[in-house]
Amino acid sequence: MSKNLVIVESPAKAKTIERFLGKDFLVKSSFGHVMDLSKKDLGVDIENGFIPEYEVSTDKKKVVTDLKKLAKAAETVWLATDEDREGEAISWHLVNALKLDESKVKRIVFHEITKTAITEAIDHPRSIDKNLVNAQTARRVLDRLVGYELSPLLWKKVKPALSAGRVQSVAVRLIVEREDSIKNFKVSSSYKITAKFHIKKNGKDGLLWADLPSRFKTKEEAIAFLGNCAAAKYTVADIDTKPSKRSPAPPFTTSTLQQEASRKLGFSVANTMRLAQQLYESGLITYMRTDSVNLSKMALAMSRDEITSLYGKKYVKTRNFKTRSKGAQEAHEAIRPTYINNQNIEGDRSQKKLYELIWKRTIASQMADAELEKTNVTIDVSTVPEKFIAKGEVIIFDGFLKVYIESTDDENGEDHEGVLPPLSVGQELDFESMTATQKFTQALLRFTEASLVKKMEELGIGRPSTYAPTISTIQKREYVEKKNSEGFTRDYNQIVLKSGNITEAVKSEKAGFEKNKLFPTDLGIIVNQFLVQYFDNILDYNFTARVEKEFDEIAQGKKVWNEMIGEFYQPFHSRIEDTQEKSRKFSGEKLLGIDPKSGKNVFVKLGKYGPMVQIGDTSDEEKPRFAGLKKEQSIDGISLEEALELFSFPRQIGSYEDEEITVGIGRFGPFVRHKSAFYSIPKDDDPSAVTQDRAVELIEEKRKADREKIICEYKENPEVKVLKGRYGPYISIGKNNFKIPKGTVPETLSLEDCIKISEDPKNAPKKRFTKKGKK
DNA sequence: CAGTGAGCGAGCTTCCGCTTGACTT
Repeated sequence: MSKNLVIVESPAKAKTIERFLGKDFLVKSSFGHVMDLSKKDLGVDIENGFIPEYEVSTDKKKVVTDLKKLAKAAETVWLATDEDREGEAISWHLVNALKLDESKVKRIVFHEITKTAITEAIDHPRSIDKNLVNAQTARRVLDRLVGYELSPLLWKKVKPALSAGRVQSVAVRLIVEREDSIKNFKVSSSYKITAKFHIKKNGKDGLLWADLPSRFKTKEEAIAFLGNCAAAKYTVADIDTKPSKRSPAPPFTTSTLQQEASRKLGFSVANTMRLAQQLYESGLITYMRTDSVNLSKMALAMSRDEITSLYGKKYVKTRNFKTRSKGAQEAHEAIRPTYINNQNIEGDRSQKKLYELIWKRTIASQMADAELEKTNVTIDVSTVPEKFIAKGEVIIFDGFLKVYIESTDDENGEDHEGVLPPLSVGQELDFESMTATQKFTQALLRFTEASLVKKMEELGIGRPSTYAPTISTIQKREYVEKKNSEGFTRDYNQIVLKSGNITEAVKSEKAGFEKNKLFPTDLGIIVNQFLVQYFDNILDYNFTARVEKEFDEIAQGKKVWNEMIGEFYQPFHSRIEDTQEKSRKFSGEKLLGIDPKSGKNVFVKLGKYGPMVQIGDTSDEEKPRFAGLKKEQSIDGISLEEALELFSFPRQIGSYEDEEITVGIGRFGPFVRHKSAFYSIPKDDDPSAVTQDRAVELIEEKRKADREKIICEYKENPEVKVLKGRYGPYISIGKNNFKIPKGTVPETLSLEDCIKISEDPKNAPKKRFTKKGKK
């Protein structure tokens, strides 16, 4: 048995460290937190100073019993969890869960996984920092109180099974408000003037582009300006050349990796993290959940060597980057290749691409600045006071640009910056044409998953380990959905001056197309409206930053953690109770207008089964009429006409095989009903335009599909069938379905085989609402 | 699975941050 037991958080880390420490040390991992607040109820004793009720998490029972055994046998237990608030708490929880004798416990920390760093740490152990643990307790208790008191309020006032929390609710708010700002954006336009000149470039005919720095508000002004230029001479008045520099971006953190993988490779945040985890577990990259831009000394030395051997010494420039993000805890290194001399790796396509991205970013961060030369050429027009400017940029020394260029979120790039032809002051230019183009102002872009992470990081909400899960939570709760904005086409004016003539044209362009963007749903909008109205303090973008400051004070021993929680909780809880009593059910009800037929009010709101329209007040003697919205409609955007149209369902549209056909709109979208059977109407069909012929088509299509579904039928028992389903063949008996055991050919099944399979308990149909082994 | 939307009531849902697998309907 080993004399020394070292406990870290991650098993992959444990494996590496064990190699450095030799046979007297056994290195194991805790797999993250081992204790958490009781799941059943609040888990916090409000009456007695907010004492947390911690217990070993169900999925960590085995880890804890295993570690307990090993700890008992060891002389010294080294707690080597991360050096931050959460890591300190994990160590403290280990002491409690493993019932460790504090005299044989040593707390150590290291920021990089190298032999020197680890032996250094072993030489300088300390004890557990209780202040830091208290700060974590405060964080944990606050999040529990907020989440577990706000969520039930939503269940009562809006809809069951909803959720709210310090992080997710602010993330939703960002998306809702971005959508608002896009909806309320007032487009304006102006005219941009560009002139083109004939020029010789390297002996060949070429063009020189120059822009007018200011724009004209109206078409008339633009036309007038072009008219004034018709007979002008153009002369180079000034050439101004300035050297400039560009520096590389710091190495990747979780957030910047997610952003670049999204922009450059089109990966979702979850996908990026899954791939990074695989690379980490194969020992190819360092830890992927980090907020640090720091590289170890060893990494710096490796990249120096690599850059020198690939590009030469003058491309090397070692840098130490400082973190800019709020609340960074920097327990790890930046994300980098473990071995920087490995430019490529074995793996699948996506793994290779992500690795390559990490490699390039790391290498570039330690390379020389790029040296540029920027030139502004001022061009005089003989007939007007305005001057044109031609811009050029030349790379003198490429430096880090050789390997990596960081991308940006907005793709506005129609500038003509590049190499300018040789020009001299006083030179007269050969005019080709001048164009005035109508340009429109643009609303903010919607968030992508990755740009939302960027914003969250700026606000200091969420942590590297929670960015991806938070984004999936707000989508799972249906507050937000990821989709494309189709955009629209619009006309713009273009006026051209060429050979002394002015011509006008109307052209059209596509605008507003956005792919894979986050849109708020009706539910998200309503829940946000409710929370902002009653809990503006928690939904405040600075709430986290403020409490973080207090957590820091707790960590420094300047503040008592449960006093801080008490100060927060008293007013918060009374707001909860007030809202509970005073506010009515919150449905986001909106008055759309008056129904011309009945003269009654028409409302749109969120009902029990989703968005709906209501004609008449609930308090009226006559009951109101209701109709659900179509899937593509929203509370936010529906018009009175569209709302009234929904009341034309269900309606008869003809008959077939001597039975009526009706069209209706149900919970699962529009449908055709015939002989008590239902046929769903595809998304691109307008239900109000479905005719008898189209309905018959749909009925026949479905019948044909059903016929093809049947693999085996049995005359002796028509209840039993072998069918082809979405997930492959299965046996259907009455209302129950059974899967077919592996290795059986469905076509060969006899009635007896089917019965036998159905009676096997291991094929029994699953209950619909089973909870999977919850963590 | 598809005629609901009021109200009753049982029993359920929920937070954030650390970590990795288990599973397919």
